[in-house]
Amino acid sequence: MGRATLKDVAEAAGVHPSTASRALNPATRSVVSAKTAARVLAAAQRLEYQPHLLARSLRTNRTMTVGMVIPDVENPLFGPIIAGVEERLANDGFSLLITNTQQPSDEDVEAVVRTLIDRRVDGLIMATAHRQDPVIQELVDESVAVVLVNRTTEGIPVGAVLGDDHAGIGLAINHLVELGHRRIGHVAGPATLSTGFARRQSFVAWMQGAGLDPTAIEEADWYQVDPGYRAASSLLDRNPDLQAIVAANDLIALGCYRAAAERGRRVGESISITGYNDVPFMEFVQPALTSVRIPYRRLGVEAAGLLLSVLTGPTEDRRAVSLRLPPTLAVRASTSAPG
Amino acid sequence: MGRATLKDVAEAAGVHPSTASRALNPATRSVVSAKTAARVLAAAQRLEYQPHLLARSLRTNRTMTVGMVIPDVENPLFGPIIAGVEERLANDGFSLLITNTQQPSDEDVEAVVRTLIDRRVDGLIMATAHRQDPVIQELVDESVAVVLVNRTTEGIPVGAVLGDDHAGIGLAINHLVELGHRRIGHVAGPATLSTGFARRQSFVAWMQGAGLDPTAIEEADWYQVDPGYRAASSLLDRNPDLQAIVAANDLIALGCYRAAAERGRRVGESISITGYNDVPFMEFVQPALTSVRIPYRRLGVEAAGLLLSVLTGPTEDRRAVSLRLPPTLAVRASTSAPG
DNA sequence: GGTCGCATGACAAACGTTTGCTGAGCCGTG
DNA sequence: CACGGCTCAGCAAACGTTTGTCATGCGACC
Repeated sequence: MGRATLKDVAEAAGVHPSTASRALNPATRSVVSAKTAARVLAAAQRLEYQPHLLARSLRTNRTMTVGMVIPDVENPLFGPIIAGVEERLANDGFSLLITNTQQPSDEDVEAVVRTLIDRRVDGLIMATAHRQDPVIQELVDESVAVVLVNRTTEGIPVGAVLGDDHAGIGLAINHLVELGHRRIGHVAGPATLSTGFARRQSFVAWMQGAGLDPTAIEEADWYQVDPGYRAASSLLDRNPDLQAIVAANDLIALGCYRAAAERGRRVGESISITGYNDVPFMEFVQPALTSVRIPYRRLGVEAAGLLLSVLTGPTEDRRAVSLRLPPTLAVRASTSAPG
Repeated sequence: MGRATLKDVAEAAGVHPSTASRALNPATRSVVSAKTAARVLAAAQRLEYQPHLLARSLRTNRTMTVGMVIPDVENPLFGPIIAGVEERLANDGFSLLITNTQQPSDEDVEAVVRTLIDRRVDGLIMATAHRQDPVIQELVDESVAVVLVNRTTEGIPVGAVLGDDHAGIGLAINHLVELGHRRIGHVAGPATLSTGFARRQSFVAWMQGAGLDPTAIEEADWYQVDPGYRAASSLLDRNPDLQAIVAANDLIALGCYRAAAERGRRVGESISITGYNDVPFMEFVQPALTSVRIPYRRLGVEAAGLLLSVLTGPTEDRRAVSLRLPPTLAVRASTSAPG
């Protein structure tokens, strides 16, 4: 293992450790003669020298590590995001410290953020944002480098990389309208999350834009099947003549399936349903779910890139840049022209 | 933030830094008088002292960090495992450094392992094991603390926490036999992975134990839908009278669905199919998939626990303990009594 | 009352880097 | 020939801890 130390290399090359350090660092190599540099490099190679990153970090105050906070690793959504972040970071020599928090309360998030900061991460990528989020406010106040991903928060100048919810809902509604639907409802996600809130607002906007009645809305209190089922049930009971439902995410859509089935509506035939996110396996559910697909991996890549630009870029160019990536629509069997 | 240093605390309490250090560390606190200890603790609290973990690690040679190597974060399998590992580690004050490797070759794994070791992780949890795995061999040779999870390797004394594949396949076969099936086939996973290999062996063993012909086997070269589809196709073509298929994992099972449908067999009616892993959404596919459920979260918890016991336990009690956790069977609509 | 021992806390070294400063040597120029 | 400047490399401090060793002072025992 990396047992050889810088001092060893220096001795082997017959120079002072500081000289070895400069020779090894490409940025400072020019200050050392080509001959000694070569000698040091050779020695380092021969001894299989690996710098002690902790010692370096202690000295330089940079750990080349970023922390990521995930609200729920088990949600398949985050796999691709993590993969994207990881890939982009690795590319710049950074590592990723991931922490999960089941059903995170603000205190939980606060706690894991503390452990990350204690570990001296250079920056933070947060996937846990709420529309009102004191933890993120605090981070920004303490001016730690932070970028949000997938969800955002309100009234705080902070970078974020998101899916374009407005465009996404537009895709779903336009698709349904083109199929000939007019009476379209919405099962919204939690209004405390930027995604739930934005998708709902966009639903209303697009419906009005199409000259349709946007009032058939019910909110699921969580992005899960059961809450989706309950919300869809009351939505359908209040609006029995609904031709289609735009669900705020795929799990909610599956809840809609059940509610529809219970009421004798055949999904994809006598009622159309769209999902959101297009998580894996949605092509295998019955009927296959038409869903708005978000480029999650790219979300991760861009979020990492944004953070890196803050970290390595010119100081205080920390404008709160936000990126919205365009979704696409995966059309499947759950949507069809109205009978 | 944690700007106060130990020296600051010491000064505030009117003692030497070393005394402050001992007072702050519960293990050494006894060596300091109760009065000074109290004074130091108060000062620390007042200054919001947070120890500099890097400095500590540099001195103590322990980072309280473990690294985890995942072959593919996007596979929903690993979510629960990661969550379990994280939970158990956090419980002991450890953090988790996760690295992903898309379709890992040995070199890729080697590379990410290097970055983890460079970051001085105290131990490693590997989910990437192959039956023949030079990387793991190397780690063991260099006596770094490592525990395998989900998959294992052969001929290397190393701890591992696995699902009990033999029991799992037994559950599937017994279920099918009890339903009345006799002509049962197997679509195996890659023989280079311990899971693929073990499940196949267990299939043969259980079939023979039940007095049935165990020769209808085809191997999918990867745990994915398409390879599963191809293998199932040729399996069904070679054995048109098969009544049931035991698939080596859920994705392969979905491939079997397609192959069966193409041949006019209705899954859950004229042919029964079982999956393995019971990843999310298998209850929503059509027909809902009967699948062997593995306690993945517990796999993670136990793996972390095993590693921790190696790390904090008595030195050189590093017997290569292996744990096999018992699966259960989620019976759904894809299996039924033969026509 | 003297010596021993123990409890307490200070001192300093060490972990492995990076980096500002200093100084030696050399070459060229006036 | 002297001096200025430039290139190169060494010295030492610093990052914030932990911990072995040592000095001090006190009480207790004989």
